[in-house]
Amino acid sequence: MHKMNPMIELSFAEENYLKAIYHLSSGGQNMVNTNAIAERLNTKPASVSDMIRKLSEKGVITYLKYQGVNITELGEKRALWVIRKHRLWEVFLVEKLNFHWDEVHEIAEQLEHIHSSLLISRLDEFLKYPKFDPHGDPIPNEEGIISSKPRIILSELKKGTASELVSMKDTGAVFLNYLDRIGMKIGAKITVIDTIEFDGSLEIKTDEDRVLSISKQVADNLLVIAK
Amino acid sequence: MHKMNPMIELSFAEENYLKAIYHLSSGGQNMVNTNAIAERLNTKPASVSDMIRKLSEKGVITYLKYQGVNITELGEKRALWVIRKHRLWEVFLVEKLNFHWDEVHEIAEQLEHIHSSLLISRLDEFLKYPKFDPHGDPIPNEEGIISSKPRIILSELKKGTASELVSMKDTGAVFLNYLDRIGMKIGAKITVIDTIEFDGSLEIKTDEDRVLSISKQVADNLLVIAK
DNA sequence: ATAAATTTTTAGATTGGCCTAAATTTATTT
DNA sequence: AAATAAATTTAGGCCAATCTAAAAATTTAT
Ligand SMILES: [Mn+2]
Ligand SMILES: [Mn+2]
Ligand SMILES: [Mn+2]
Ligand SMILES: [Mn+2]
Repeated sequence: MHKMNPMIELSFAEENYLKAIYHLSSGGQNMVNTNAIAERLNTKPASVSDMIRKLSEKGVITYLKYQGVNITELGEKRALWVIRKHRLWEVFLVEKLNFHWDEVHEIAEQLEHIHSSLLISRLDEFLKYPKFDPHGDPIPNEEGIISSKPRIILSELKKGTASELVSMKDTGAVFLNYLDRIGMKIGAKITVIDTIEFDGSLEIKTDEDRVLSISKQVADNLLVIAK
Repeated sequence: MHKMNPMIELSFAEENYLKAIYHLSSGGQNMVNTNAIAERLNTKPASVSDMIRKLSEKGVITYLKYQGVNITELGEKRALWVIRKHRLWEVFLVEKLNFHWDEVHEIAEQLEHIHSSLLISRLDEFLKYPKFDPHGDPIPNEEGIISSKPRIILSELKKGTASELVSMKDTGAVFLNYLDRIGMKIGAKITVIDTIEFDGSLEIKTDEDRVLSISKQVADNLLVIAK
């Protein structure tokens, strides 16, 4: 059955602030400062000050003047709801409409604000309940719970441990093209064979026991889940 | 290949006004008056006066004070583009996400404002280039051309002419439930056998030579295309 | 043709979301 | 512990989209 969702009214702008604050606080852990929010949203610190006053009145964040912002339970729930919608739409665009993973973000930024929880549960069903979006980021469930193992950057993976590629930090076209070229894609199995002291580059073994060498810079942008 | 679409910037509100004006003018034919727009959009005439000034400055409508509004070529094109998006999304919701036709309008009202012509051409392809939306309304093509035969109300169909049910005027749940009950749905073949003078009711023959009688009120709400 | 009713526009206010410039608070140097 | 720098808030303003109340134009009725 479908769940009633007595959501607080938030504008597009407010939802975007909340999402930015959620991400900047690494999921509600650290405090977030005004300038960081302004930079992330391409606005001015003065606008942020205005908005965080409003958001704290609505109970989705708390803040002490000059001390920074913390997201509340309610706010985190809402941020995760928006993130869920964003990522499900991204899956739809890639899986059903044949978009490439580097083309979907802007459209998902719009679609994430469509209001209808029934729509999203139907979309989730249609997509067969995906756990990750096309960039490897986990999709929160209806309760806003992310039930996937933590992702780590490949350069921090212990030598010899098998892992699966789930996400990239750099999602620019240049990097993604390079990955395409070396045949590296989401879901690839990766084991680190050796680490080269000199430049931090890695020797890795991938899917069909293919061995290749990647630079530290590349390894720093690949997110894996240890198996 | 994908077509460049150098669209004028319009807000959600402006797009909704334009769509209302298009519909109220029956596709750009008659002039539209301020009060009608206000009523349709649940706003006040004063707000409409403001907005039509702005829209005429943007070149999507023309108007003379106190005389009413006419939509321009540019405005009609844009209205049809929004209508195209609305109806394609409605098809998606019904065909792919298993919504019922009477549940999709509100969601499509939101989705119709998503900006991306690539998204819409991909969606169109995914849906196999549908010609009608779930309510039987025709879907304009990328150029804004509606290439389907005119729809007429069943009570105006000549006796003996075969037709196909393509749309309902009343899309309320009560009426749609009634149609479900008498087994009448989009695509049904209908021929008028006889018209009863007394109350305007019709004897009609439907798909498998089933004969039934419907009131004038029902016939006035069924839109058909003569074959 | 005047009066009355209706429609439409203008005037003035409000709210949301943004801005710049200036003031204030906190953090970092010296 | 001052002085300086950086971050943050406040003050004041702008634009979009709405509203109510009042004025003006048009239409309809007498
Ligand atoms: Mn994204
Ligand atoms: Mn993503
Ligand atoms: Mn609709
Ligand atoms: Mn429709």
